[in-house]
Amino acid sequence: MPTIQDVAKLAGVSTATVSRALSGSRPVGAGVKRRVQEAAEQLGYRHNVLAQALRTQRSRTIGMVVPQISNPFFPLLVEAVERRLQQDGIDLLLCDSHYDLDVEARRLRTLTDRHVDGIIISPLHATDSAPAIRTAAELVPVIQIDRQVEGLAGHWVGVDDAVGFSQLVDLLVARGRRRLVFVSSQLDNSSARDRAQTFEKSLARHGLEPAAPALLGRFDVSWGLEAAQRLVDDFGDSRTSGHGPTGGGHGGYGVYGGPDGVVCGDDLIALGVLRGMSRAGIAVPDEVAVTGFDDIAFAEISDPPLTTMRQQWDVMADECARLLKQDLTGGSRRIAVAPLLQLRGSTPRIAPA
Amino acid sequence: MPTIQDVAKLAGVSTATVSRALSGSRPVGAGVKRRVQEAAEQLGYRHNVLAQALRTQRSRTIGMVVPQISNPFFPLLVEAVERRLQQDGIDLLLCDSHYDLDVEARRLRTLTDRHVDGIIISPLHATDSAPAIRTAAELVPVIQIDRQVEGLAGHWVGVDDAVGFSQLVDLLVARGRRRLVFVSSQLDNSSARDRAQTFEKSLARHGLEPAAPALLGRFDVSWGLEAAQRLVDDFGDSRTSGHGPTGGGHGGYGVYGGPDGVVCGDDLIALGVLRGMSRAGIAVPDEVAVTGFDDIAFAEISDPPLTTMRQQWDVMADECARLLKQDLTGGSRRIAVAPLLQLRGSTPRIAPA
DNA sequence: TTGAAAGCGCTAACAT
DNA sequence: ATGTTAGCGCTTTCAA
Repeated sequence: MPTIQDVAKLAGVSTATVSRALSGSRPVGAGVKRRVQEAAEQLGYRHNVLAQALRTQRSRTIGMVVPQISNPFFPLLVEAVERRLQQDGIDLLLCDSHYDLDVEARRLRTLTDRHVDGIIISPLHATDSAPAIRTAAELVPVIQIDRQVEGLAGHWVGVDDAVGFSQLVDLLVARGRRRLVFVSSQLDNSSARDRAQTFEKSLARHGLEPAAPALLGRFDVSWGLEAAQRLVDDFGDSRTSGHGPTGGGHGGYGVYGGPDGVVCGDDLIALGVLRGMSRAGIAVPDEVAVTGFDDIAFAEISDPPLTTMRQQWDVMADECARLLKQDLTGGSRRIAVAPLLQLRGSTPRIAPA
Repeated sequence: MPTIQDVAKLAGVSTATVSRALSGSRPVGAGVKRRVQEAAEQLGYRHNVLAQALRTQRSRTIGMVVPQISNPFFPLLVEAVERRLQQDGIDLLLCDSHYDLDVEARRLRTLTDRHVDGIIISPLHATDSAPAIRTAAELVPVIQIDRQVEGLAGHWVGVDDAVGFSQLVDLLVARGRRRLVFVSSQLDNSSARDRAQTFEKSLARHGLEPAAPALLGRFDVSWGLEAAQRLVDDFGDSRTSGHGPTGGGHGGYGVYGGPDGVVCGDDLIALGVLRGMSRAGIAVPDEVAVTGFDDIAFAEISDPPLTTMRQQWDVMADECARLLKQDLTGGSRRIAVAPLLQLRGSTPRIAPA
């Protein structure tokens, strides 16, 4: 591997000049510049990023920590961020915390050890993630994305849950639904908390109360399935007896007296609920409407397709990149991006007469 | 940030001794070792990975390039690899080539520029990805994963397509299906090519021919939807008229004379096909059986659930890690991991009488 | 077993 | 505008 020395020798200049000519950090004679470039070209010179990083204390790398990359929500985020950073010639060190606080803390350490220029993290816990993040934030700019920890004067970019969930509740109410229930993950992360709050507040605006206590489990499909089953069981629907793995048939419309609208904390849960209802033979949206959140790819092809809020990943990625380029000392930026309603078949089409 | 010098001073030894004591690269006096460790602890000393990398020419980082992280197949791979590398204290630089050859080549360059210790790549094109990979492979060990380029004496870890698809074909034939068709992506990548070949060979083993020419588009849901529509249209089914967005109802069983088994190149396509068939009112698996490949999370909750082949991500990740630790000079390792059949509702349950 | 010192490849003062 | 030189923080000969 040729070094800057080799280029300098071949071009007949000093290494400093080569550095300047190649990086453009200082003006350099036009002829010299060309000679240097030719020499570099000829030798197949490639910049040693490691040496540069050691010297400048900037690694042109940012670290990203997500709770679980195989949750289809996060790849959408990661993809948008990666694409955006690439535009600035910055690489992405991806870390998966596997929903484990220790792992999360360790990953933050390795990122700061590597002198990344910034960290984008979706903290897995609303309070317990705080210490590790605080420590990291003392060394390098940290942007929280999507989720955030409480009581930390940090920076955050995410979706506007308040806008999102009040729109969904308003929609269901406008379409005549009055018995709404909220199904989400445990309230151990900020997203779940914000969403649960907004749900209740929005209902209150309409003078309504939840039809049942919120069902809180995990952000995944199987929890949605289970929650649907519970709803059906709790409300003593006669059709629940036949919920075999092949689906419980469309026959025999008994009395379903449960909630007529299920607002889910994310699309994974909603897709599970949809499937659970279909297995129990309960018609969506006629008997029960279902809404999701995020608009992952599969929301479009469920049966019926899922009404949900689309997150604007690109906008969030832009905001993260912008923040990381700024001087972030002092204060804490909080950027909430409004999601967009995707009206599909899992909610009733028109208002009742 | 304290450096090794600070630790040396506090412990009253030389930097060399600190280095040895902390890394264990050479024996060090027991008492000295303890003193050094205490000093490091006390100062909150953290290793500067950049400096170490510059000196040792090893970065404890490996790069991974995938065609598109938002395709739910790849996160499963990335997650397994990331988890495995973490065990060895190695970090993952993730790159998304966005199905663009130029981007892929550029990403490979930045990875080699960063002196990663190895690269794991799923090449997006069966032939055109070769030059960039060859260049990278001259500088650093490269393992191809899942997909591979042709005519390159490189290393590869992936799924055993031959085993997988012949098992699927055998299954369908055993269940009485004779009119099979293959739906996949364009044959520009190795996976699609291998799978198409195996499909035809397996049919031939049973003395059969494809019921129709293979439908080749993209590895995504919308292509599956479109392919299903084409199959229905081409075979003049009377029910195709009513395929509105809300699903085409289960009424009116006309004559469906099309293929009775659709073997799909991956789960995304299969889920699209499933949905397309349901919209057209064609019963799965009674009228047409559908199989997928990969076993992504959503395969379990489609309606009906998808019969598919489960990939053993962890095994593949292990193999990659193992290969990267070996001396790979000379020869080319090719490791095919057999997938596991997941029998679900999209294929008929029992053999015909 | 330990220390002194060179140097990985680069950039940024500080000269000229 | 260009060159000289001193490191960034670490590891590793080489010598003791």
